[in-house]
Amino acid sequence: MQFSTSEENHIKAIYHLQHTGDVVTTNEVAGRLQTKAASVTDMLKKLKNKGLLNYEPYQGFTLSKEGKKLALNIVRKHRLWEYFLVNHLQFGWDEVHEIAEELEHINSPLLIEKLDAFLQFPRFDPHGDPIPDSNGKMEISKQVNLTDLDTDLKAEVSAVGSQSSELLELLRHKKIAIGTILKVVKKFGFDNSIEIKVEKNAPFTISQQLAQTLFVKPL
Amino acid sequence: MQFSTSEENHIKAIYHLQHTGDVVTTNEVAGRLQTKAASVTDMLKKLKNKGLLNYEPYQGFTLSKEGKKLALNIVRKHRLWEYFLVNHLQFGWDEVHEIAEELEHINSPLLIEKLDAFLQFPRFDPHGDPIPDSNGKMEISKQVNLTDLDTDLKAEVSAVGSQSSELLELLRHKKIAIGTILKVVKKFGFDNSIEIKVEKNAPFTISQQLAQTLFVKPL
DNA sequence: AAAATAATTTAGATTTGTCTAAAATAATAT
DNA sequence: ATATTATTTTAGACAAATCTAAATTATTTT
Repeated sequence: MQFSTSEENHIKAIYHLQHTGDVVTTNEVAGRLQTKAASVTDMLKKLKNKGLLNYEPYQGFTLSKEGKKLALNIVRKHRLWEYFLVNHLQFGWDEVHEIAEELEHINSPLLIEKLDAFLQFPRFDPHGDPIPDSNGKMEISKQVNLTDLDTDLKAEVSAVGSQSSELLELLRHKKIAIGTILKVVKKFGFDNSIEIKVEKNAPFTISQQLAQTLFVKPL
Repeated sequence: MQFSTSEENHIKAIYHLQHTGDVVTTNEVAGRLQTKAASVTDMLKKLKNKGLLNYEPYQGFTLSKEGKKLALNIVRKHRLWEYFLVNHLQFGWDEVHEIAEELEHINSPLLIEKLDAFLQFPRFDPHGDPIPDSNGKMEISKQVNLTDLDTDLKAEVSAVGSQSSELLELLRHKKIAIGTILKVVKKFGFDNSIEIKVEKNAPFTISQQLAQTLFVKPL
């Protein structure tokens, strides 16, 4: 079955809202999509009819199995495109959301398969969020951007936001790789640089730009 | 100004129809877009109001300056995406049209600039059609695919449909490059291979796959 | 040049997605 | 437990994009 952009946006909003708090409410969706509660109700009825939603009036709602599958596919497309935009088109990771919001509605399973292969099956997008595979499966453990890691918390480097040769050279020089255990010693507000300590070595400082491309899993 | 997908599709159809025959008619557009003449008339009025069309009822119509600019931008996006799909995602050149029809409506000038740079500013798409630059300028001389070149007609190799290292290796080995003068000696229907003659050398045969990636300008 | 045919436009309807205002239901406070 | 407040749904309207059928204009034929 085929879905409109608006239907897809509602499904995606419900998916994200379901993650925090179990049952989703009309107002939550309206808030997220910058629309009115009445419009959401209209859409809920349609989505229920299409089998994407468990919905009884006034009772809140959740995605059905089919709805979840659709949501994961949209999320997959969104995150793959973000990965492409950042790692191949040289966008900053903070500039890609809007564009991915459009690209995620392009409807071609083959395109997404081939894009996934071209990108070499990345498992995390540039924000550190996991990318569902074609069956909707994805890594559970949420990684966080190094800039968001609390001070003194040990964490393991789990992904880098780009594959550029300049970045890889820098990481090699600093002896940072996937699997490296580190912690943040201090954050400097002036330039958002961060002092980190890798294993038992002496602490050193890295720039905001570098920290932003590193993702870690708190241990 | 922003335009709907439907508006853009009408503008693009009119652009293409204008190329053959000067003034465009309602029925032509309806035929091309698989819609009804009445629907086209409705759209014509809207496009005229937006300044994209020179249109008087019953008199046919043409694109205004603004309309032409918009059309060229859509064509540019379409062809850049086709180039990407064929040369980076390994699509066949005959599989990409539908997908590019969707991608061409993504609205982000920066995306297209960056895509263009990533592709290294290609001047022809995988079908041999010229790609307008950001000012709408493009090569005039239409190149043709080598598979479509008439026998015994001298032509100059003007573009290759892909930049893959395997292809470049093969071309180096066969001593074919941009600027090479050649002619088709014979076409073999069995496997669509083609016998060509490069300058004064002995003729040799190339596969259909290779011929399809080569574009030439008849001299 | 009048009649017949073809093309185009208009009028009015339909679908999708949205809205406002009012009604119905649920949650909260006293 | 009832009144008040908040949330959700319904009813009815609107804009965009399309359609069918009828009316209008242009073109072609004789």
